[in-house]
Amino acid sequence: MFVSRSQVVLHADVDAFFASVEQRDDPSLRGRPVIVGGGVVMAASYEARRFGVRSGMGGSRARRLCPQAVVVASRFGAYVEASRAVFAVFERTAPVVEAVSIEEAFLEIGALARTNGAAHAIGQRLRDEVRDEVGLPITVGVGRTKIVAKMASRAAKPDGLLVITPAQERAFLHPLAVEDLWGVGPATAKKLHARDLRTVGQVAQLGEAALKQILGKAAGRHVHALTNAIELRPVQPNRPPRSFGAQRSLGRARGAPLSPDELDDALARLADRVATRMAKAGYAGRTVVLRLRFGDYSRATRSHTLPDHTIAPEPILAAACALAAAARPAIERQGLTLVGLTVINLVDLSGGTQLELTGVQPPGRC
DNA sequence: TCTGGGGTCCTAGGACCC
DNA sequence: TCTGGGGTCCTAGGACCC
Repeated sequence: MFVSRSQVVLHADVDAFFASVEQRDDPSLRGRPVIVGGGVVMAASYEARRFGVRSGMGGSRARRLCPQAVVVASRFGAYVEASRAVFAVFERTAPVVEAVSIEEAFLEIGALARTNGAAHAIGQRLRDEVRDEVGLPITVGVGRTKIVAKMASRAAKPDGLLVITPAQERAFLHPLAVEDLWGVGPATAKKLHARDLRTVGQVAQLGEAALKQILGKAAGRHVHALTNAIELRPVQPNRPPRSFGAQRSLGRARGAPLSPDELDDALARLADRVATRMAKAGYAGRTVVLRLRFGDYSRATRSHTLPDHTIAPEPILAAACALAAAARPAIERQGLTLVGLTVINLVDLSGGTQLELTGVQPPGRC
């Protein structure tokens, strides 16, 4: 039974979001394996996942695994619109909603769900409303903390509902493999495996101090909290963005090396995209980060902090060009496969912040 | 798993200041 | 001239998420 006045968390996650929107909008796709995105799989319907297709996978590999799949181009506008409709349901279901991504959120329902039955009913109603009003399948997990709710929805996918009561927490979490935990990736799993720690239960036995020894201060604290279902960051409304970025992959590593002109061209487009999105959202930024990925998949970042915040593409581009020029030897040596531009150190312009925005220079290139 | 595009948070060293 | 401890900013890299 959930205790009154305590947090109760609902995690809601649209199933195979992009693919489900495509199936909703084109009835001929329903019940069939659908892959969104040709070059790289951006989403795969559950019918396609049955053949081993996963998002992030190369398109050729995906088509080999599932030749009968229908491959459709992504329609980002449609996904944004669907997301708005889904979040409208979230917002009227719970007083506090924390978005995790375009298709997924935590909802704090502690004030409404004092009993297991009430928690279950809220989850079911949310599922029904999203299906009826938006036409999309959604899975809901409910628990005392975010990690429990998240793992519950994962276990209930697709199109399911699972409530884990506090009394069930241990039995639910402890048998899981540690790498299946949300927040434990390959690097952390490797360190734990090296000490023969394989399940959540085994890691939960360890004290926080021992975990900090193994993983470092923050990661140790984090994993200790995850495995013991301790809430470090309760559900909270979303905070302002911390960065705006854009990137472009440049195709095959061993293809013709990128000419300085082509790189300049790519940077100009990226600077423009980032500046436009920042301006639209009402933010100015001060630190420009250039991201590079080389032919051997090694990566590098170079950053430069401008004297003032800016919202214009020109100073962003100028900084990026200078950073790229300095990185030129490495680029020529190793070949470039990806270039990205991220602007951090943001200030919110809508909050009445008065800025002297710098950088009105002739537009264009490096 | 041979890698798309968008993010968040943490760490650690050096510069610089008091 | 040598020196301590503490704080903030900047830069670079790493881990993780959808």
